[in-house]
Amino acid sequence: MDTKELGSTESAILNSAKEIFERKGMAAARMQEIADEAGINKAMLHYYYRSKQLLFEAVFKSAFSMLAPQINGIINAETSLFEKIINFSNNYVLFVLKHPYLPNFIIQELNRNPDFVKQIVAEKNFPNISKFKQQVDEEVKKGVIRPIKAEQLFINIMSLNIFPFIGSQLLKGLVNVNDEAYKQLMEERKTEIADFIINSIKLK
Amino acid sequence: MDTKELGSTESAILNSAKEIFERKGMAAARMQEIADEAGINKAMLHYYYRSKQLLFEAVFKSAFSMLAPQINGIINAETSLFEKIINFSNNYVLFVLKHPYLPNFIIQELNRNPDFVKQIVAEKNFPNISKFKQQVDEEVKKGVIRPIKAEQLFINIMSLNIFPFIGSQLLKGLVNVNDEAYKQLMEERKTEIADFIINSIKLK
DNA sequence: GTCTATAGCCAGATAGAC
DNA sequence: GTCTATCTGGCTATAGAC
Repeated sequence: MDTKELGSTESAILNSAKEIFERKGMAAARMQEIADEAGINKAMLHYYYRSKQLLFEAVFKSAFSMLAPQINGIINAETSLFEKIINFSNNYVLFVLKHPYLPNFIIQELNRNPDFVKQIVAEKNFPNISKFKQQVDEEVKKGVIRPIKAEQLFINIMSLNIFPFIGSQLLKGLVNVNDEAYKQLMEERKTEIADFIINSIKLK
Repeated sequence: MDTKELGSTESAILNSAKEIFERKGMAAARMQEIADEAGINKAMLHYYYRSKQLLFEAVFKSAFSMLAPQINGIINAETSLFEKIINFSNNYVLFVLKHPYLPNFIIQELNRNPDFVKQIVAEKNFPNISKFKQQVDEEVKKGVIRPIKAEQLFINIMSLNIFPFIGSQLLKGLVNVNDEAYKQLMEERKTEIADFIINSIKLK
């Protein structure tokens, strides 16, 4: 856990804050609800984090630090391109089952505050696709995959993995399935996504 | 325009409300800001729409009624499967350039209030993929495309089209490009997406 | 460190003049 | 229909006892 250095009250606050902020977003989250969830008094939130804004920032950084390794996994691993695609698609589904609201939270708050991106990009451990790009370009040159821009392939991989969770309510309505059937579709995607991508780019 | 039956004040309110709600979401939107944007007094918002909640619902329904035809276009057109994919991917980019915040707004508010979905699915004109599904199944049987579940293909199409706009801030950071270069990537996707999908499913 | 009580502000909603 | 002024409630934040 990334909260292991904090006292029990402080980590209870951070955990509750994560839950509420990720589910409701900064604007709709209530300090009172976070306090209730943590089973402590509202004043304690201010004692440890001074303000809602600072608590939010702590939560955001913590959330981003959980997502970043997932993305770095695909980009910087010492594996073949196809293996990266297979592993990422397989692992991402498992990750989201554990943290269902996390990716949406990050995307929302980045959209609401684009300047955030610049701060975060500058930080250590921010994922960078340059290595992935190099690998894609090589595979194209070798004739293993058809010509495609690494940026577009990367965007496709992210889209196919992330969107089905973020847009789950919309997609459930459109595909007209209940929660259980939708969950089953997501389960299938652990392999479906990689198949779909590799079928598209692999030269026979 | 879907506001053509409204008086000029009422339509000014609805247009401003759309802009503010879509950009900030229900929780962060301010009635005062909507009034300012419309160039009228805050009291008028309540005169015409009674409450923030009712104004929000009017905006949401209006927004959804703009998105639904875009989706119906791919599903119910009398064209071949490949043509549907090509047209949708091409048109969707143009649609989002006109309404940049709309898809994200709909997805967010559906997530915050899942019961909304049930109400909306029940309404007239709610897109339904049964025809698309039938078409996919036929093409699989005829050997035009490889075996794939229509639901998964549909989710893939939606993901590849919608996510790059919703996740634009995150993707800009990860791909490490500025606004101008990212816009260029989106421009390329008008054809890139359909190529990517058709390459994946078409049997040679 | 943890609580209760409350200050202070801000936003949604309404009253009432015109 | 449109405005100004104001009420009311809720939320962040702090003061102060323990």
